[in-house]
Amino acid sequence: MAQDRRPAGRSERRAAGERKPREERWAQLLEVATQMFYEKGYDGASLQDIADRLGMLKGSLYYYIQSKEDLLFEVISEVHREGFAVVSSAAGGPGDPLDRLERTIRAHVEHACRNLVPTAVFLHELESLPTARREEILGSGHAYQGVFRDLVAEAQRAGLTRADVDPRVAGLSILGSTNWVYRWFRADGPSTPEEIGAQLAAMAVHGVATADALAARGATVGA
Amino acid sequence: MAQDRRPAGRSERRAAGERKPREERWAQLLEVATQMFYEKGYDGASLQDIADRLGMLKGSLYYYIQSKEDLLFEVISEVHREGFAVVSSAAGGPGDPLDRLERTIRAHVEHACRNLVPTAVFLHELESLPTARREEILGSGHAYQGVFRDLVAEAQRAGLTRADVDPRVAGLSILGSTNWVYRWFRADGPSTPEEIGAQLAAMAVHGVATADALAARGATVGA
DNA sequence: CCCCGACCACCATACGGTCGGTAGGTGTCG
DNA sequence: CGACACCTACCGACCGTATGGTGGTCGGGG
Repeated sequence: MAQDRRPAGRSERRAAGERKPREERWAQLLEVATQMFYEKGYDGASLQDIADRLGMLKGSLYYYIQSKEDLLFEVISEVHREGFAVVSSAAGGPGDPLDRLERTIRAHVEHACRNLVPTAVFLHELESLPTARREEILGSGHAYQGVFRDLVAEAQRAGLTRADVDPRVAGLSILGSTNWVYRWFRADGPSTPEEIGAQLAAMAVHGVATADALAARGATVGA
Repeated sequence: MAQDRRPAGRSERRAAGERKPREERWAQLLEVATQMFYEKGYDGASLQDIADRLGMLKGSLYYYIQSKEDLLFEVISEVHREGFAVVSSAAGGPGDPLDRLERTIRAHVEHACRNLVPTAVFLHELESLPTARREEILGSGHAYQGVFRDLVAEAQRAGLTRADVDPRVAGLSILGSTNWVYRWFRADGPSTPEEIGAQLAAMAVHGVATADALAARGATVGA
């Protein structure tokens, strides 16, 4: 390849003391890879880029990974596990279905805002994985989507939502509005994650609930 | 390159009569490119792939285009123009702000469902364009987002929405739920584009409107 | 003294892009 | 009416470069 090295000089030996224990390096690698995939996309980010950022040579990466695809899998897998844990824990708590729906949306949005980069990589590059590994992550049930759909369905069985609401479409609508956040949220923007989460949750709840149900929870939720 | 040709044999002359006039070929090229970008992404789809599908050699593509990026630009530009026309036309018609919001969402969703592939390419690959050309398409005002935000804002000025609704966030929420559709809509699925459009529109309107405004339009909109 | 963590040289491949050519149709002019 | 020029649409060989991936090597800390 003749150009396996970093752009410029550096002909002297790598500075001593940069050797790090495996675990630490591995975490660093995941972090750097996530960032690179975010900036350039999976195809656009080369192992060279990642190695450069880590201060290693490209070949050395293969001490930690088997292939580039494995790296993506690892990154995405971790993001999904975390996010799903947050969401399903919020959905499982106490309260009536509308309360839980509201809380779950807030949790999801806040988590996405605070983990913008990994979230973006997850939503963008999931499809860069071959189908098999993709479904290994999602679980064949498309779990994320199921959480919201099930909450709406449960609310509907309790008579808390309008009759013409389709829980499946409603769930996907909520997922869409919350998963869109990573595209426009800026930490230095006019709204905090909490505010955005509260707004989106309120819109979703009002979007599906009956007038009665809304009136009943009027004491808890403003206006 | 030595391997510029299609995978297998085909050593005989190209079947006669495949020559097409410029305009027709250009349309075909845009269509094939859109499809390939959809299937493999911009980076993943090679000019070789596109040429193969057209029954040409890669080099011949340069009779029609200047660069691969130009091709993407053309594709995305066309999609955006169409979609934006649909949406802003719906938003501009008669009716009170909530009516127009509802109609606009329906139009947007139905258009997206009926143009799944181009829509997906637009939403996925917009960021594969360099910033300059991206903004040339979007117009620096992020027009799409503005349409929904403005409709909500107008409704709010007319006292039709809850006071705590932030038009900016509401607009982005609507954009998110509608732009998510391309990820799950299937023509052979359980819902038609019209049904989905109506559902999402109803959720959005209920999501922002006051109880009074909803009661007032009860005659027009079910439940 | 061993083996961890990394170096370095090296493939094969595939890509975007360039360029000189050429077959066939069309127009033109004697 | 025929021959000659010219344009359109495409061919096919080629270039430079970057990429993912491999394998052999080696210093130094436990």
